[in-house]
Amino acid sequence: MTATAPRPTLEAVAARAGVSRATVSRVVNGGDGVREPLVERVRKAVEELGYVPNQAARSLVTRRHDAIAVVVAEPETRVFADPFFALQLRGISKELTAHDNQLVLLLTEGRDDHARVGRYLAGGHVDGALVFSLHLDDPLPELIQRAGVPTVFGGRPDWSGDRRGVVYVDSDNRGGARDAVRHLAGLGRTRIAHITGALDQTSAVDRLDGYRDVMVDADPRLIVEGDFTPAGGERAMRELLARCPDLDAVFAANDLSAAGALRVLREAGRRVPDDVAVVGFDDMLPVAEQTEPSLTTIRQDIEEMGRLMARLLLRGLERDAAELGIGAAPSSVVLPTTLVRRASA
Amino acid sequence: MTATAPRPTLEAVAARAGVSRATVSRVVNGGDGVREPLVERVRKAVEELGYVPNQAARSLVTRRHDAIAVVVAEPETRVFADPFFALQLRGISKELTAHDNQLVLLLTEGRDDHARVGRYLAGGHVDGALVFSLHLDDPLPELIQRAGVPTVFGGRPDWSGDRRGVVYVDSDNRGGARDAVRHLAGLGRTRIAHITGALDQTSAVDRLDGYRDVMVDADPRLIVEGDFTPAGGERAMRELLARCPDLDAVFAANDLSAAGALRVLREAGRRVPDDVAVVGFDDMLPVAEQTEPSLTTIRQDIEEMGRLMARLLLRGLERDAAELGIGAAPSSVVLPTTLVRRASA
DNA sequence: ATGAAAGCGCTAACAG
DNA sequence: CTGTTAGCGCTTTCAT
Repeated sequence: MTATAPRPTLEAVAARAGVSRATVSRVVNGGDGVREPLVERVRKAVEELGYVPNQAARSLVTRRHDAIAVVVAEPETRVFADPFFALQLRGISKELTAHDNQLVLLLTEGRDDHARVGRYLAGGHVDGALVFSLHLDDPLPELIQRAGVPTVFGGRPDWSGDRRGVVYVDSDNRGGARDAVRHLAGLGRTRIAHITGALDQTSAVDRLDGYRDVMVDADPRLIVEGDFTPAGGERAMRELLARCPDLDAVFAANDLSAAGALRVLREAGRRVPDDVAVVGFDDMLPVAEQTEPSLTTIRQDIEEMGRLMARLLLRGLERDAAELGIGAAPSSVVLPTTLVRRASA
Repeated sequence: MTATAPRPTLEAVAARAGVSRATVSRVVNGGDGVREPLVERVRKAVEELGYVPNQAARSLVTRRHDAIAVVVAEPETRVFADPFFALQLRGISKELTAHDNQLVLLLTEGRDDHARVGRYLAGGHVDGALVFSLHLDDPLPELIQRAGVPTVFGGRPDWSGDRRGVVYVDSDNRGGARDAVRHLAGLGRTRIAHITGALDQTSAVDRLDGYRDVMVDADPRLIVEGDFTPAGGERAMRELLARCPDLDAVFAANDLSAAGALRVLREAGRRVPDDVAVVGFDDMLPVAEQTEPSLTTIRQDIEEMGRLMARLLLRGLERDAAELGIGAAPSSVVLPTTLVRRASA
């Protein structure tokens, strides 16, 4: 907790190097159009004084902040139950760092915070935003749209409003789900059940759609709603066992609910994978590797999703700056998933 | 990805309200010393124009940013394996939000990033920093000390340098470890083993010390080094079983390694808790509740740690601002832990 | 290629 | 109590 010392200004550097402020500014910003000897002198002065530009002063004139906001809505939900969030952030951080941008984190706890976030975004404190809106009825996307901040969404947002220009990055939830179910089918299973995720999130809906793509005329009783939690998985599994004692496979919407299902199956005396094969989704290591038996699941590259979101946003900002119509506005990306085979299926 | 519109300035609000910029500024910043009718007029103008202060301009003169940096060193390690990080952040975020401060997240990937972080911190972009330095030999604390930014550390930093004024928030790792071991002893166990964490982190060292506090003259073979991972836990457990087949309890430095140990015990045909009782540390829900049997462990209030760090820092900043000697500089805090009893011990 | 000068939007003395 | 004024540190025309 030490106090902070006064820092040297451009003026000071200029004086020391015997040039004008303008010249120092040029050098600091890349040094184009300044003759080598001067560049050298200025660099030296900067070094000696330990000069660091004052970002506030710079932003005031450039109207750029080299900062982007990461908005995470309602963390209580999924975000804090798994490393998802952290990995995503890591990817984002890496990309932003590579482009000298700062990451301003905005966590919201329920509706009360939306106004705050809206105000902040509208306040022009950041150049853009990366938004994770988990729930279908989330008003945040609208809010942000109105704030007029360039934005990339994490996960396909469910949006009743104008979709033009909405950019998002998502995993191929539907395709991944199809792969999971096909894998099960390939194992010779025919009574394949599905434990859904919380259906107010697009990822859960998409995974359910993927399941249906393969199980076109599945017994509707084979589908039970879960909520992405282990407890939900247990509940759903019990329900399934009661409804369809003859099931021979389960595709759970995520690893956490698969873990719950596994526990119930064991209690019920069903052997996995012999009697019932189980596939999860996410490949959340601490869970998938720890279950008994270890979990076959669908992996998504979370970190890459984060990186991509940042890349897309930054690219969009450059384009904005250049005011070019060419190079087209960035468009949404859906990342592939892969099946990771372990012991459960 | 929409473009951002030009925003109204203080000037514009002043014009609309028919007052001077200074008056508007006063109103915007609390409105002390401005007569009610004027306050009202200005508020209305602000509302109508949708005015939001330009933070850059404000910072330029006040030299405050109302932003603090959260520095997380080397995320690959522990941070991304569990919800620790996310919870900590949530606590920090809540506290900062309550005081209208922004959270700037700085993630570092190895040494190369240290210079960048040092530069940023020294650059006076934030009013203070919250730093998580996990490893004993981390040069980051030194760097930050030099940058002269008010800082609070998460977890006791191992610091060879000047300790004066170093403020940190930590869990009572040592006390928690003692509780864990005493609990085991209370169960009548006498051959209590310890799987340590990565001993380049103070938390691991402190937990080991706690174990030793109780097992004053323990068989040294009962202590095996782990690394906080499930794989490390497995390895350590195998080693322990080979060395001391007669052990009747294990205290693992965290839940993840306890999970690994549990698996090895099961493979070895040892019943838990009948043959061997097991206690973990952290109470990391997705793990502790999922193990077979569920894990008895030491809980730390992670979110509260985060909140407290932020509170301490902000308090220190206020004090700095007030330049008061009274109210003493904030000092470190060690939070209590609690034993959570489940099935494993 | 370099320098001089004019602000960016805001706060903080200082007058009145 | 309210308005006037002088910058905060930087970038950016515009001259030279």
